[in-house]
Amino acid sequence: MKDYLKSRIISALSKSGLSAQSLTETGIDITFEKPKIESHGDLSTNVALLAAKVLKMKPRDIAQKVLDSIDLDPKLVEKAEVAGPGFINFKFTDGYFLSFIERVLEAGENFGRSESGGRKKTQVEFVSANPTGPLTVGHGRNAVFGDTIANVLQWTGHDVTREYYFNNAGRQMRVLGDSVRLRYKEILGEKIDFPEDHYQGEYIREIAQHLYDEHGSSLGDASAEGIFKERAEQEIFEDIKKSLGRLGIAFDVFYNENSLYETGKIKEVIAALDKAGLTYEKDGAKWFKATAVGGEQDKVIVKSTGEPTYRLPDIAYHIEKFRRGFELVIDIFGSDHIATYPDVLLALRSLGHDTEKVKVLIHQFVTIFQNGEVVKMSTRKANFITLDELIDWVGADAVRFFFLMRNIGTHLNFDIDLAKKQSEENPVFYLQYAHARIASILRFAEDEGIPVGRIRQGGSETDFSLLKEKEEIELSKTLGTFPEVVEAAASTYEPHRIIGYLQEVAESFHRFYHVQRVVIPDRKLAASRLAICLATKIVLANGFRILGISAPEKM
RNA sequence: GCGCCCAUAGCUCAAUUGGAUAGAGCAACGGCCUUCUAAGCCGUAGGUUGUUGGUUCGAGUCCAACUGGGCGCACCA
Repeated sequence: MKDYLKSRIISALSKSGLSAQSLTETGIDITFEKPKIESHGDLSTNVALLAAKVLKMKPRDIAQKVLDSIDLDPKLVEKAEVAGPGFINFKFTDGYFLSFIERVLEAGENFGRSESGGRKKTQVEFVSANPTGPLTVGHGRNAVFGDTIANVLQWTGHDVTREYYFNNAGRQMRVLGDSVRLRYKEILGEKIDFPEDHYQGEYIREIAQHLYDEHGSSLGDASAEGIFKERAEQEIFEDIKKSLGRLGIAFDVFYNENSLYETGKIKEVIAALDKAGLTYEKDGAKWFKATAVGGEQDKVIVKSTGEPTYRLPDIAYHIEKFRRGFELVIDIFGSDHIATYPDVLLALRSLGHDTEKVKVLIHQFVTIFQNGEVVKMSTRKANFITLDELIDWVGADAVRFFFLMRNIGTHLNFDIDLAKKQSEENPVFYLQYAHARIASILRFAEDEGIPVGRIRQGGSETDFSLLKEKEEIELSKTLGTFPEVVEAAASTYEPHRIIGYLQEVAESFHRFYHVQRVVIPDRKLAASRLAICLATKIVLANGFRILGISAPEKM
């Protein structure tokens, strides 16, 4: 519709002697938006306001000239008028809106999909927590957001790879192995002064216990780096995958940082940076000369111990992402890592890589409230709430929904008590209820002998011209914008837009339901209304699929 | 001290990427079930968008400064 109006306006501009070309030359594009106020029509363009300067005319005069010579199909556009400071408002016909119903039914579970992504090879890297403990609530926000971004990009025609980057070497993992070793010794009856900087969680004891159950006391002399670390990594990773699985999240690739060493990629990066003259030695460490390429301060890339800092593998990993052919690379992490990526991007750029391909999405923290108090969390200490616990309390659907409800730029307050207590009043139920309600209507209609299946196939039982009530038009109108919403969610990386939209759909449906009865003696009208129900159910279900929440047939 | 993020109704958040009269949900109050699911619908009330300037036809949105909060500023990730 926007394309149609745009072409009509362009030809009206040239017909009326106003140069459409001079507009495009000055970068003025004809765009449309949906006015907030109903009386302003269905689509509005501000082109006359933008053109006023270039054409040296009053906006309203330009708008009027356009309308004087515009040629519009009366089957689609009911009214076009100049309004306010010079907006051109278009009001569409009911028939146009009702045509959305057929379009939704035709596309079915693919309604909302597009190919605007052009099969762009896209990688979404998220979670990427090292296997040192169970996933926490903070990881949960990352995981759910990342998975949903991946969904949205798939819906807009991107070729998406979900990737989890992890490190099973290094200091953290050594400490993990030693933590298990010490707990194991405790089980053997030794008195252990458990170090404060070790992992305090109960899960460490459990892993030690498993080792004891299988090996008895035979591991007393084993090293922390050996079986203890390996067993810990294996068990923890299994748990992590299980937790993610409960939220419907599965990765295509688990990328081990260690492989970057094994294949010499780390050395290649050092060599490349050396060659570019961007490194120097100081205090026994190797530094990246970030200040030479616009950075704030130089950074250590190889410690005096000979171990690289996280930056080096991160750089190497991103070079690998490019090498593997990803045209869009999305990195998702929490705000505590906010300082880490500028250096990495800087190094990539100075090595000649196109960092425009990299999109870094940073989410703010999740603050957990319990018993009216903020729960301060730390993976090392045992006082964190795990993602699993959260899922146990409020269910996977609510977890996903709550994490997606808000823009990632805002802090997320998650009140555990409230979430537990009010689990039945969660906003997610409002949406799911609409879906279940439709399912129930369909069952009832079926019992009454209405051919639901044939209507879904677009059979001739319906006559949409019978749909004249404002609730029917309103609902059809809302359904038709789903593809645009998915598109917007993808281009802004803001999946919460889909939630807002689905709320509108549900609201619009509930209103329709209350005013218009579906299953009525007039079979033609009943079938037509049923078609709206079917289309609504499809849109809701498709939206739920993107968000990763279930679409219940019954509640 | 420096960098990034944030500030909108009593609370939690939206606001179509700069549009016309800033919207929802909770909480409060008043209505609606002999009819396809009341986990629902309708109505009432609630605001100087942290402050001050600037940019322009037009600012919650962009710029600057300030105030208040979060996260960083490692030879941890």
